[in-house]
Amino acid sequence: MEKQSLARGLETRIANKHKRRDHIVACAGKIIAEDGLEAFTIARLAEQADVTIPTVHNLLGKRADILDTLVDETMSEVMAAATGFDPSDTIAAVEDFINGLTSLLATNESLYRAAFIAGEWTNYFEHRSTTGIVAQARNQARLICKNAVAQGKLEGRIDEEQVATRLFSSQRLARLDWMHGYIDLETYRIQVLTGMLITLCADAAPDFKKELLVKINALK
Amino acid sequence: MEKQSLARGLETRIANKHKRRDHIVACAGKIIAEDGLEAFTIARLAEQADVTIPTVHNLLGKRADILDTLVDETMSEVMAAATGFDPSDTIAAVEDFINGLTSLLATNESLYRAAFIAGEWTNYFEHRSTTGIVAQARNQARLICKNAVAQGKLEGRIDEEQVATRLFSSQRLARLDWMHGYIDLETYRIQVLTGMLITLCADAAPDFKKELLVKINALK
DNA sequence: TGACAGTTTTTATTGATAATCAAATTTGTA
DNA sequence: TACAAATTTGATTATCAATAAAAACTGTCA
Repeated sequence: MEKQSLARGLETRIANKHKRRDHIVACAGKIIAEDGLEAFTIARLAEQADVTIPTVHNLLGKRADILDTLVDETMSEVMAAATGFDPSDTIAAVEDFINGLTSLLATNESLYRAAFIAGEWTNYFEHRSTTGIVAQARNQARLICKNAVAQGKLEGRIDEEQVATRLFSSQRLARLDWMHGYIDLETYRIQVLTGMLITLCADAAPDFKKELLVKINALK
Repeated sequence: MEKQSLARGLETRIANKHKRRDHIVACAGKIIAEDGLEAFTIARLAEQADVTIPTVHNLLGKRADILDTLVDETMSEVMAAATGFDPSDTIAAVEDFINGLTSLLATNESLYRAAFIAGEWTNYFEHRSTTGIVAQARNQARLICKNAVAQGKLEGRIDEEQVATRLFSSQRLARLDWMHGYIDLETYRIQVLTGMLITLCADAAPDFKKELLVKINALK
């Protein structure tokens, strides 16, 4: 179907518009990463992106919308990076999960930190939500538990759902510490791993527990 | 020793000043508790406290200082409420800790929520990480672990410090969820308790583990 | 290439907000 | 009641988000 160019040059315009928009979003991430959410003012963003304040609003809406955009875009990447492991090998699954995640974060640590900070601010991670990154992470934790129970690695003396929740929590808490700058990315990785492995210990069958303990004590 | 009233009426003035100051701080807590941190503007605070804006600043400094004051005062209460348990009876210690805490929070839930929200905002829990409430909570967790190891309740196959960290974390994460309004106070209590007991399970000797499992499964 | 239709940017402005200063007021005492 | 000092306040400044309407620009087609 040939474009009749009803609206002359509309397609090119839209493409350009997206480019400018993306540039501004990238600048937003840069500012927050460098100087925190407090420093993220529309005036500063406009200056950094080399446009005027109304342009920022025209392309991206209000301040909160800009943060939403930044968070949304970044979190889809994060979500993609934290999938694809094989849940049947429990320990490997946990390791692959956190390694995949930290590898991505390492590619642009300050941008991802910025996005997480903004996400906390906009309540993006409100954990009751049934879609998005939180639900995905929870489901992954559940899947790992279910597999482990089925294989007799976990004894099932503690409710599977409870164990999954703690698994999920390990990741969440360490991420907050990294986000706040209390710990670096490698420490984050170790803490998540340690937290998850210790959680699994709580309900592990003897043989599996031995395996876990070896891993845990190797991490120190 | 008689006051010579070198500065005429100074003592009375200072006492009154404190009263007015306290009144304004109380109003600040009320506003945040009722309508959140966003609603907490100096203008609104001045109106609520029935003084003018400069008076607020004169008595309490800038906006951030007011939040600091509110958080400081509230956290000393919280700190006091979360002490005084006997660390030698591990399960009872954990229960007493969280029960003491939630009892206090229940007396004025929205005020305490406000203070925690403000505390997160001002980074209170980062700045006081080596003194104050965070350090206290960590030390209490350590103490409980140390006692449990000494009594053979924990086997010591996992580093004591690691277990203490997870114990502390359980409390922290659930508190964030309560603070955000995702869960109510009773759920918070249950989650902290569950989290701590599961953590202990990870390194528990068989007999102690049985005890823990009974408690955990009774909590659902 | 030049005109133009529609989009985009910008100048100018509004309304909130935090914060401060100097002047006026109030306070507690003798 | 008068006074000295502390306190409060009216007036003002600066910063920030957000918007409307005018000006400038962009990409296409004749």
